[in-house]
Amino acid sequence: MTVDRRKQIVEAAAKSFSLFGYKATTMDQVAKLANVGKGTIYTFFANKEELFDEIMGNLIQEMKVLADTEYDADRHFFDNLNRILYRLLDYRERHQLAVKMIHEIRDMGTPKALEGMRQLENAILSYIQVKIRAAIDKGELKPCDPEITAFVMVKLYVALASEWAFGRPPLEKERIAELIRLYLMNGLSAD
Amino acid sequence: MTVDRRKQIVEAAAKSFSLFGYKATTMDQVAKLANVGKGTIYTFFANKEELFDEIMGNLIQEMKVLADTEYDADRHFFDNLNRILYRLLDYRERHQLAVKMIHEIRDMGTPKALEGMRQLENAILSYIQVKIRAAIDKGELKPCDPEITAFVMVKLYVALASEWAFGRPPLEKERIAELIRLYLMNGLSAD
DNA sequence: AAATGACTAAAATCCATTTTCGGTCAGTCG
DNA sequence: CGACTGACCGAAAATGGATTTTAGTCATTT
Repeated sequence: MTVDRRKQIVEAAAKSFSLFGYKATTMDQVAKLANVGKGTIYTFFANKEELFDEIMGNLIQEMKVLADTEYDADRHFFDNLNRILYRLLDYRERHQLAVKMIHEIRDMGTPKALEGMRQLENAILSYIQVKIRAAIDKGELKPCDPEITAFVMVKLYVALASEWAFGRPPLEKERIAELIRLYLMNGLSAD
Repeated sequence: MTVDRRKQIVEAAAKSFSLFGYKATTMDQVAKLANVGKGTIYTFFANKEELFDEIMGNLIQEMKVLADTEYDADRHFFDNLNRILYRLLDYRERHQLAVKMIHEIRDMGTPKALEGMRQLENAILSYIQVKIRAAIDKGELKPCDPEITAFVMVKLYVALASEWAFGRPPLEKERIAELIRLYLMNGLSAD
């Protein structure tokens, strides 16, 4: 084969979803961008949804790799947590697709965009869960429910890194790490 | 005077805002409910917004009283925090007005409903801030930024009490208190 | 002087018409 | 023959103009 049509399609779709969101991406547009007849898309993907799922899956995969690269089994849990969470959020913020999905959910409530972000969130949560379990086994963390703990960590991180900065000066990377350590690792109790 | 027209209007408006939300409450309806000519409303309130602000202010006032009733200076900060936060969220959940506002924000994005909830949130935040400051002075809490800490506490509480329960079995009142103590008071570090 | 409700301008809603878009399939081309 | 295409279809959404609703006013009534 002279050109990989599937790859062309996936790349064009990724670009379009990132640039215009789920709803505003048309199959005609993807076909044109990919230099492919519209029918060809349907030989690889049953419908628009499956095409989107492929793109979303790739994103999640990339983020997993990114986290694995950052993770260092020799370092302490909270050290790894801070670096990985920040990298993930950083990535999410920089990554056009995730940003578009968030906007689309807020502005139009597109169900498929919502589902995509849920998938992404679940992937992040279950990734952290595994690391929490390992940290408990290593004796770095108190025994605690890994699912709830992962949930709390992500929520706390999103709250500090993103929600705090509505009308308030955003917190520095380092400040956030320090706060997470204060609140979750050491606790506020003064005795 | 035979009847207090202002009071009639405020009561009718409170009922209507709670029952139908901000947008779906019409001045004609309030007038009829209050057994008052529409013009009369405008002798007490410049416009619909001011009428709403009055209702919202009353709600916040009531919640402050409720919190003050629960607060006991002799008890430990986290004891008070748990009881007050839970009461506030409980109240918010039960209180028709707040519930309606939350729905209206989600379903239609009514700006005035959003503003109202922001006011309420700010009131809760600044209330907790005061208590945090007191607890730091009493030596019950480590020195920390009271504004950020109040913010984190509310976010964590909302996450556990409300956001967790999307598709998952909700956490018990007592479990939430226990988790807040684990995460924020004692910390997860196992040293 | 206090209260009212018919009135107005502006905003929201409705709805018929048009346009767009996901998905198909008969036909083309290599 | 079979990979590929784009004109075509019905369903769903966008458009816009007519109609209704509603916040706010003010001349009139009590």
